[in-house]
Amino acid sequence: MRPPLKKERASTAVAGGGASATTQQLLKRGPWTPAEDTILKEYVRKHGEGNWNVLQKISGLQRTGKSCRLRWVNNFRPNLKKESFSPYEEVLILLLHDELGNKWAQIAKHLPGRTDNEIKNYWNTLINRRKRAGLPMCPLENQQHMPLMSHRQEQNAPYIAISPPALKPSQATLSSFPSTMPQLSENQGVSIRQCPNRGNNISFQLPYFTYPVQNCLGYFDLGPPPYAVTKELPSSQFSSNFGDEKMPHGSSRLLDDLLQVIDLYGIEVIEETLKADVPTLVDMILRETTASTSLTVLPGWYNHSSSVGEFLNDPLAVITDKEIGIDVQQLEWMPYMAPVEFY
DNA sequence: AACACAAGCAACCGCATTTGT
DNA sequence: GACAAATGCGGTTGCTTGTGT
Repeated sequence: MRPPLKKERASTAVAGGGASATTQQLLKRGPWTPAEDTILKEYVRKHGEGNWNVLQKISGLQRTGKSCRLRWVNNFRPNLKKESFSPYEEVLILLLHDELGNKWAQIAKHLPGRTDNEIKNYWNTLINRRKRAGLPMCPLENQQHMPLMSHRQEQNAPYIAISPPALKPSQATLSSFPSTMPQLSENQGVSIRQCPNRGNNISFQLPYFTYPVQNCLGYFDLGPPPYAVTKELPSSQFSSNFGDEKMPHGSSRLLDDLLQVIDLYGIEVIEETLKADVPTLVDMILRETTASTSLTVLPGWYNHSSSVGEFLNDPLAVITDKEIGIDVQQLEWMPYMAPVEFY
């Protein structure tokens, strides 16, 4: 049996959010009924989103326009994800919050299918959990905090290192399209180590993925991974404004941010906050972003394989996208393509 | 089984911003 | 430009559900 409502949630309400106070009516509050949902969905199907106050007038639905909009946005908007947050999304929320603060709507733009409300709820739950555990209120708080972007400008960017050397891409051979989905290799984990000749920057030894890759010649096999690569994260070279909707929060940027917060707060703080060790976090990011991204090998890769090979065999070499013969979008994926094992 | 508490979540409120007249 | 209405956002509330005793 439902407990009595403490508040008069099912009583009168003034049409809020700028609606006329003179049009005070009997409007329903509280949980929506299936019948109300049907009316709402039917309205949107016929008239599209927006004009929420009109909905109330023409359908007779006794809800404020604001309430209708909220119900639609949080429950019926197309492509909404219903499942709980993935570990990847949890990491993303933490990093985005560190960058943006309580800008839930902006954070939600980086998580397709998620609403600002559920992200906010998730965050508040996280905070409450920490409060109960006697930990700092904000996961990345209690440290000398500065925004990541300004922090980034004051330091050398972290580097990703992939090792050891192996075959050159020129040894690639054509093969048929594999039926398997990308998978993380079993025989090489992720580890953290100091990057040689890079001061105090942290670097990761990345796992590699098996993934079908296609170029203009068809699907092909680059041979066993990985190559020796020590290079700057592409996101450091081509970082975008975080709030720019047009730029997705790619794995390179995400890894970059993870490195930054580790650098700022220490590995222990990050691992405690996310209840996962850093190698696992990197694993999550790579799995998620690699699996959700169409990796296509660019003609430039194949045609410039000799220069790529020279670069890959020289861990101290600094190479630009121009030298390597690929465009920026391709370079964005280079570190993750390099250790890929192709069928 | 009954109760208490915690956790998750949906929905509301107030304010800010945008849009229309 | 001024005003009102509509929309969007973030903080908060309180209901529902799950779990432990």
